[in-house]
Amino acid sequence: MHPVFSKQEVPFSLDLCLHSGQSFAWRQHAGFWIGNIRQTGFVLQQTPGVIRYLCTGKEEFAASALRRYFALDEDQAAIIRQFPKDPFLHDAVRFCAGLRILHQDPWECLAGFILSSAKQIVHIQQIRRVIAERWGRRLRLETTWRCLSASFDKPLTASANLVETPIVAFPPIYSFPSPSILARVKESELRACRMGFRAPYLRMAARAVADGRLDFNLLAGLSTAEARERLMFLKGVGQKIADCVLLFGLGKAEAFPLDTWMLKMLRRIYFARKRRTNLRELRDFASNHFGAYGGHAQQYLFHYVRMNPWLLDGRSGTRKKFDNPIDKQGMAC
DNA sequence: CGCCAGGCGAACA
DNA sequence: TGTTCGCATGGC
Repeated sequence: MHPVFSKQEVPFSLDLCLHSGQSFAWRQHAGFWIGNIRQTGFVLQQTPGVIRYLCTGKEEFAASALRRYFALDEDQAAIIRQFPKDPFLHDAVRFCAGLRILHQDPWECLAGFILSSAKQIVHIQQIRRVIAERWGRRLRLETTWRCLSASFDKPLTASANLVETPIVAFPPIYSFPSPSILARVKESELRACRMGFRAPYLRMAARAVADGRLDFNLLAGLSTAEARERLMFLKGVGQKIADCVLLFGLGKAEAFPLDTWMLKMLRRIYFARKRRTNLRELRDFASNHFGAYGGHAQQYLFHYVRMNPWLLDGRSGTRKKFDNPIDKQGMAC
């Protein structure tokens, strides 16, 4: 059985959301998360019951951007109830209580995951930051701290001056450049950002989006399979990257990105008896077993095994229990 | 130094 | 249809 959370009890964890490899736009600085959501820059900190933040621009706009980006108004408990009854997934959900699938900008998401192939997450973040600093827009923060309740069923009660204001200097924040801007950048200039063989892929993707050959609004209305097929027309975008864009950028909850971690996990935990398994078999299993919210399940599993890599050491998955280290900071929604 | 990193595409059997 | 290898770069 899965942990049963009532709608009000499902925790939310900023750290888990931003630390689980979904977005490469955020970094930690002096205990704060710094990054952007589209053209709005943010400094974020979670305290019990609320997210407090600095932002650029209008407070109402920023608050609703946060609620959307972090899926604060969605019923995560209902999603978890749709998961298959599976002991390993159960442990992952317990370990990652407070994790959510972010609603990212599709273009930023596509660009980020094109950069991700055969790279470690820290390095992807570094490359992304160089691109943003070079071709993005400087986003200047307002100086007033805002406060956002993460409760369900409450109106947007964002209010200023409710919390004492920390005096910290933050590094500058830049937006990620639009497709039309990156489409005009020369490949050699992209390579200068140390992205290597990914440079032509990123440039071609930018051109496709800028030209309207790839239209995210159109994709969002297609079935997952059709949208995936169109994304995979792009050079440098295979099924894994396409699934990341479908899941993190286009709200396709069934998309299940099969990366090296997930492949190893499926072989070691779910196919422990079989000596050989081919890719096709693993793909079919993942989409059938994890179901309509497979992408959410995948994100719990991904973070769980990445934080506990020894789980995948043995030939078969030995059942272990964990205490969720963030339980105490997690706030009820 | 060697090995690997939230892969992909081309070249093979 | 199903594997193997090169690709840039940095961290360990």
